[in-house]
Amino acid sequence: MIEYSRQPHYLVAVDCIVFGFDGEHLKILLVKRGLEPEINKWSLMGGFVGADESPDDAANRVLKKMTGLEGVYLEQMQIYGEPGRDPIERTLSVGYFALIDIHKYEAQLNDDYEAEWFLINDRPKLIFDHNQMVTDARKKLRYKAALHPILFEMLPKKFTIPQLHILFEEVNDTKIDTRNFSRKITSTGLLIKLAEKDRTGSKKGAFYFKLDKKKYNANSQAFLNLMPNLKV
Amino acid sequence: MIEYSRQPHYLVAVDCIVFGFDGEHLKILLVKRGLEPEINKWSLMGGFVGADESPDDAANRVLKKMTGLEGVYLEQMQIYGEPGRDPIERTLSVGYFALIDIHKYEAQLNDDYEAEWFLINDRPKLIFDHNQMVTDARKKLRYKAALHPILFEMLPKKFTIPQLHILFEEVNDTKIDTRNFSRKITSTGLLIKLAEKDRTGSKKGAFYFKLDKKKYNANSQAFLNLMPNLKV
DNA sequence: ATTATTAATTGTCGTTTTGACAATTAATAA
DNA sequence: TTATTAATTGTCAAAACGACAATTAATAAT
Repeated sequence: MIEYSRQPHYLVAVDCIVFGFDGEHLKILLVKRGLEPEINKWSLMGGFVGADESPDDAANRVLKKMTGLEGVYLEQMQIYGEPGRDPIERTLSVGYFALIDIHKYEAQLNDDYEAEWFLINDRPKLIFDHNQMVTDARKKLRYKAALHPILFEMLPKKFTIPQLHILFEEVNDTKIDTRNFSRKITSTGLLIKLAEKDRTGSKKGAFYFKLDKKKYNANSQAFLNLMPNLKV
Repeated sequence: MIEYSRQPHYLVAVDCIVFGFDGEHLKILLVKRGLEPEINKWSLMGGFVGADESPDDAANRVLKKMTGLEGVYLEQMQIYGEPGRDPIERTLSVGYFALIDIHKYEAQLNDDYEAEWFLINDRPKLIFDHNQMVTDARKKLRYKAALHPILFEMLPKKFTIPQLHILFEEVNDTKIDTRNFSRKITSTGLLIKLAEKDRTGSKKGAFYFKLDKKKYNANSQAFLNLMPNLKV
C-alpha cells in the first residue's frame, strides 16, 4: 500500500471568534474551557476536527453545539500553526469569525457550557494564542465590513438606521457623521423601509428597515466603500 | 501526563500557487509531482509541514527549495480540508499564493525539480483539488490587487507604466483605459520616475519607474481603488 | 393647549474623484 | 523631411464625497 511514510501527524482544531452586538457595544462570546490543560480558563469556542468532517463542518458543529444556532455567518480567517502554541501536543487551529444576532442566541442558550458575552474592549485573558486570534479577527471584521454589507448579520431582521450607525461606529472605533452615514447606507439599495417605527429610543421614533435579501445575495461580493476617510 | 486522548491526527501540508508575469501574460509555476500517488502528474508546489516549523515556514521552505528564491511575497489563502481530498491518507493543506518576478526565477532555477511556467488560461489538469486552489487563488489575487499595490511584486525593480498596465489587464481579464490608468497609478504617490527609458517596446520609449519603498511599506495596507468600475 | 426638548430625517454645497474621450509629444523608420 | 507608432498629457461633465445646517415628528413639561 502507498503511504506517506514517516511524516509527522498533528491534531487539527477550529476556534471561533463569535461577535455580537447588544445595541450599544461590540461583544464576543467566550466559554470556560472544559478540558486540561488550562481547564476553567476563558477561551474561544473550539474543538477538534473529526475524521469525517472538514474544518468548515467542524466550526459549524461547534457553534451549533455551544450556541444552538445554525446557519450563522461564518468566515475562515487564517490558520494558527506555530509548533509550540499548544503546550501538550502539536495542534494546528483554523480560526473562524462568526457574526450572530445576540438576541437570537440568548433564546437558545445551551447551558451545558459556561458561555458569557464580554465587551470586546474589556475581556479576560484567554488561553494559548487566543488573544492574538481575537485581535486578528477584529481587524479582519473591520476590513471586511468596510467593503461588504456583513454587519447586518449582527442585527435583528428589523433594524433602524441609528442602530446600524452605532454598530458601524463600534466596529470601526470612530465617530461617523449621522447624516452622511444614512445617505450612504440607503444609497446602496440594500435596505427596504418598513412602515413600522421603533419608539424605544427616542420620541420621534426611527423607521425600521429590513434587508433586501435578493439584492443582498446578489451584491454580497460587491465593493461598497462603507467607511468615510478609509485607512486600514 | 495530560494528553488529548483518542483524537484523530492528520498530515498537514502546504501548497503554493506561484504567479508570474512574462510581460504579456499571467502565468503559474507548476511541478511534476515526485511521489506516489499521481507521480509525474502536474501539481502545485507543496510539501508537508515539518515538526519544527509553522505552515508559513513550510511554504517559504518549499518555495526556496523549488525555486531558489527567498523573501517572496507570500500570502495565506485558505485551508483545504475535505476528508477525502487526498486518496491515500487524510491530509489538510494550507493554500498560499505567491507573487514572484519571473525573470528572477529563471536565473536561479533549481533543476532538481521539473518545473514549468504555464499560461493561467491554458494549464494542464492538476492533481487532487489543486485546480480549485488555482481558481481560488486567482480570485483572491484579483480582489487583493484591486485594493492594494501588490502587483509590483511580479515586476522587476525597474518597470514602465505600460508594463504595469498590461499586468493589470491580465489579472483582471479586462481592458483598462491607458490614460486613466496612468493617472491613477501615478496619483498613488508610490512611484518614483527614473531618468532612464525602456526603448525595447516602442520608438518613443517609456520611462522606467521604481517603487517608493518607504511609502509602499507604510501604505501597503491602505485601500486604493485601483480598478475602475469595480465589481467583484 | 402651548412650548420645550430630543433625536431622526432631509437638505445644501463646494471639493474631489471618476471615467469617457482627444490631442500632443518623442522617438524611429521610410 | 515625413510618416508612423506608442507614450504621455489634457479636457470635461457627472458622480461621489464629506463638512455642515435646517427641518420634522414625536413626547414631556408648563
